Amino acid sequence: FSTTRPETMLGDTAVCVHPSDERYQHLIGKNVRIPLLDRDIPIIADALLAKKDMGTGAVKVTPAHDQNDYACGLRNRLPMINILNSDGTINKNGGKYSGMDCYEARKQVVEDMQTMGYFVDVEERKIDLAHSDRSKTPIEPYLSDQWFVKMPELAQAAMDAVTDGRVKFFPARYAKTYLDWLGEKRDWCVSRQLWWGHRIPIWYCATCTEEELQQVFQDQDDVAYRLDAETRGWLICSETNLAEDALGPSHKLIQDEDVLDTWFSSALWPHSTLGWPKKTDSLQYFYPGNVLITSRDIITLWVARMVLTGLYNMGDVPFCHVHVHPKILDGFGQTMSKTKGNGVNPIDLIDKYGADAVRFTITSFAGETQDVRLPMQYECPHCGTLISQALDDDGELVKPETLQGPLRGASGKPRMPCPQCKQASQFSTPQFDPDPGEPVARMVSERFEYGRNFCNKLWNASRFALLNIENYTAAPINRTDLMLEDHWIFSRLSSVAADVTESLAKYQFDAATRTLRDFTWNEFCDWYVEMIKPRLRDESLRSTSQRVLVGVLDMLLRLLSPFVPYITEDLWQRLNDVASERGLIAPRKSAASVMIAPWPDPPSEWQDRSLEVRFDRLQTIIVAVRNIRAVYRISPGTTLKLYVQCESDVAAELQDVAGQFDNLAKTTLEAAGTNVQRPSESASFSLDDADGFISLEGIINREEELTRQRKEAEKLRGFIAGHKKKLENKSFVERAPEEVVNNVRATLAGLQKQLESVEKIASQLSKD
RNA sequence: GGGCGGUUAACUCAGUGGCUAGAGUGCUACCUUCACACGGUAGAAGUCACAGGUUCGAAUCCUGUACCGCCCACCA
Repeated sequence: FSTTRPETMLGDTAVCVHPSDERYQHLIGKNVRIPLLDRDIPIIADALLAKKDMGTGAVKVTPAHDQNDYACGLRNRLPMINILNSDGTINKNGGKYSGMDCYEARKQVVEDMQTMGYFVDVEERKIDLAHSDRSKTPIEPYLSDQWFVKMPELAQAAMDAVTDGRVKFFPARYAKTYLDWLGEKRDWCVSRQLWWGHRIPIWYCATCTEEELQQVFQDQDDVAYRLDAETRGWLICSETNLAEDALGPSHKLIQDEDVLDTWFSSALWPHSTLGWPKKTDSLQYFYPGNVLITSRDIITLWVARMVLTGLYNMGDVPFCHVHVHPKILDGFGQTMSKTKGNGVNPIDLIDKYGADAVRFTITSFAGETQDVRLPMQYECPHCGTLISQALDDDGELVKPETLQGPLRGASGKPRMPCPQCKQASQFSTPQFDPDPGEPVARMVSERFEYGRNFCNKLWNASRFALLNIENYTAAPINRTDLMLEDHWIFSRLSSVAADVTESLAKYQFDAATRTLRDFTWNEFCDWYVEMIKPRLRDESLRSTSQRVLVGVLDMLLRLLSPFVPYITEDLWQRLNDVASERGLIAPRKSAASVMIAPWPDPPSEWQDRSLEVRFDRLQTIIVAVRNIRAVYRISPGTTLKLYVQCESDVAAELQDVAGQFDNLAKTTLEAAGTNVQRPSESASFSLDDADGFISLEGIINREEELTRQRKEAEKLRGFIAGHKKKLENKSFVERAPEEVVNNVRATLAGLQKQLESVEKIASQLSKD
């Protein structure tokens, strides 16, 4: 036979062949002798272990040192000889090898076999070998006594809790991981041979008698005892010290030296931290919890076990929801870990970007599927240069101190060199704390600028609001005093609050974060705040506008509070100082802290689709005018003149908001209506229900404008062709839902109208 | 070997069968205008990994392939 662990021959108790292997059939039942020990062992047949086409087809069986061999040993009632001590040396069963390290013995066995003439050949072979994560040494299995928890009933109860919905996973697919794993119902090995942890609650007593134990423990349901099969006498399972106290000093009790699997202890966390087994008020109030938030690799190790111990000890699940979040990987897609040294120090990030900025950014990562890559850099404390992390040829992260060769400080702690300023500094690492007073290269990542910039924006927009509400007075808001932008922000606020609430209920933190960022920045700041500036400067319009602004900001702060708690709390206090009574529906005394303010639930009737469409048109026109200004490089100080050709209802709507053209695009709306003519020498833009002209007398570059219009026409023709093709497709018109077909028709009509305008404008332009 | 994800702009990610596929960062041009340059305005940038299929219609659903990540099992 062949083996990669020759020393295990010392513990062999059989040689195994396949029952149908013709080469060896005649040998089954005979014995062979292990030459190293002169021990005879049988040749057995076992179809599950031996494979005819592997090597010689004969395999040695070491039941005490290999899992497959162990199973084979059980099947064939083989003796099991443990040849190892717990420190990896050969024990007394190893004969003359006893006392040697197993790797030493491995060499010696090969040598001895050669001397005796039984050695055939050595052959290179690649095998997967399990290594200890901590010591990086190969794992040598050996037979030992361990404590197990019997799982079938416990596992079934925990499975039932998920299948009947008492515990729900978000995202739901992770229920499969949980159920598949518990479904195996493997007994749980709970003992560990470590020096720390909960001691196993088992005591041994060599001097006790059964009568004594019976008498002492007859009323104790939670104490069990039995005669130990080995030589340690009675074995008593009880709460800590209970047995010792009850039996008194006449007996010497020895506690089992093993400790519990760390996950066994952790599994008790939801109830034991609340005082269990005492029936405390906390336990009563907080158990079961609402939600457990964790990483997917913890589902089997911890989540499943918390559910099963909770059900066993408390008779109820420990939590109703399990939210599984994505993992944050390093910039190279590898899991962050302390040993790899590719982790992130959150304190560095908080120092640099702020606590709210870090929280907001991380929240934006928390989607349902995609793990997040987070490329990190070191920031040189001397010159601010950002030093990117890199991988070496083996794919290992380059250690910072080796960027240009090792640099060590007075304390012996490594430093890293800066490639820019060449100065060295200690750096942030989980391996050691930097020396006090030493400049430290922090770990930073530009991705957190997302959160930092947002916090800055929120702060400044709120500062603007606070500066403009100094003479605020509380009063109900009169709906008839509201302008288009007010109705619009009400409508948007209602949709946004509903969206955020829904996303949070599904634990879709990334979606909630995006919705709030987009609303705050692109709608509230970019449009709403800009649009109300003139009103805030106008004595007669100021008060209503202030009340709406205060009400909107109030609601926004409440929505943002879970995402950026520090900034919103600070702003909330400032808002309370100037406007303690506020509200979009009716003014009310506001909560003392945003943390306890009610979650916003604005009426859904505020949502007004047609109003939002009108607002979109206004935005589109303003962007088109700004675009013309940019294309013609007209300075921001120059006032432009806008003429809009459109139906009278559209014209009326535009006249209503005429002030905004001046406010947002430094443009006067000169005329709007059906009879508006294109002024000569003007740049223009087309919407589906309006054409706009900016008079550019003396400035216009006819060729450039003509090119611009032709490009626009070309784009429109492309879209039109696409839409036409769809409608010409008979099956599309017949089979697609009516609404979809109608939408395409409507869009096509609009595009065609736009194209007509563009073509007309182009022809007029060439005649100017 | 089994399972679960992923592959969309230079980077990091959204996109839950039907708008011209989006955002942030970065990039280009202009602007220090009385909340904000950690900013504003405008703009450029995509063979939606690949190959088939289903469908009137696919980034989206199905099958397969390649690569990446994780969990579990196995390993003379």
